[in-house]
Amino acid sequence: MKLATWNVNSLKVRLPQVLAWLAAHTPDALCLQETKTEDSKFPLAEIEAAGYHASFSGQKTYNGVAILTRQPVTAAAHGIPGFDDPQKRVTAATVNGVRIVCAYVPNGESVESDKYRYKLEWLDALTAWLRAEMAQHPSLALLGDFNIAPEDRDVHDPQAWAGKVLCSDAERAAFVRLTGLGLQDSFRLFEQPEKSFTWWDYRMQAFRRKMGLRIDHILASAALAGRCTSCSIDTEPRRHERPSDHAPVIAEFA
DNA sequence: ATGGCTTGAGTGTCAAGA
Repeated sequence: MKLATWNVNSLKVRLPQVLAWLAAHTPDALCLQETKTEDSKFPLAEIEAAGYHASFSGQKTYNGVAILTRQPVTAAAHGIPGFDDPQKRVTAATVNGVRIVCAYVPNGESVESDKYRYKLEWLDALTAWLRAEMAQHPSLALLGDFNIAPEDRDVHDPQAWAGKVLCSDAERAAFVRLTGLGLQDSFRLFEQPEKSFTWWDYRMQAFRRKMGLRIDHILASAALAGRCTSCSIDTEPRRHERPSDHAPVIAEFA
């Protein structure tokens, strides 16, 4: 079973790249973030023509998440129960016996921002909900754009980023609370190249200069992590014309 | 150096991303 996540930064702009990527990699599930598309305008026909089902929760301009699957899903649900939030950042569905949770964690803007406080509250709500979700679903994967670089090795210049949003102690502690639920960072189950990142700023030729962060993750519950045979970042789409600023992450399970 | 790109909205130019 192959699971993947990709922040596409507009599904409308990136749809040709997403369809090509599905054809090339044939994941069982691909989680998308920043679709920036309201549900009535979701490109369902094109995705179905590519042989995929879609479960999605979007809005105009900002945010928006989707799960594309080869098989039909069950128990599709949107949002964090009990956490009233107009921002469409979570969708979940069960496929092939695995509970898939697709998340677009708030960016936070800066540690001084109200958006940063919202980010930490949002992460608390996500963690509390996932504790319950994991009790119901032993095989669970949390995939998405976490907007957190968990460790210094996930940052091109740890000194420059020290204490800044995406790298602050409080955000990293929130990530540790998530893994503390029993979710393992699939990427770190394996030996990985140095300077492995999933996001590079569009500006200053950051990708070419390897100035990135690893902020997109695939976390797997113990039952699922035990079946994980690989996890990698596909930097190929980042080289395309009109790329997303994020690269897809892929994990395979026996 | 608060710049540097990209997208969406909407048609001039700003918010938001990370």
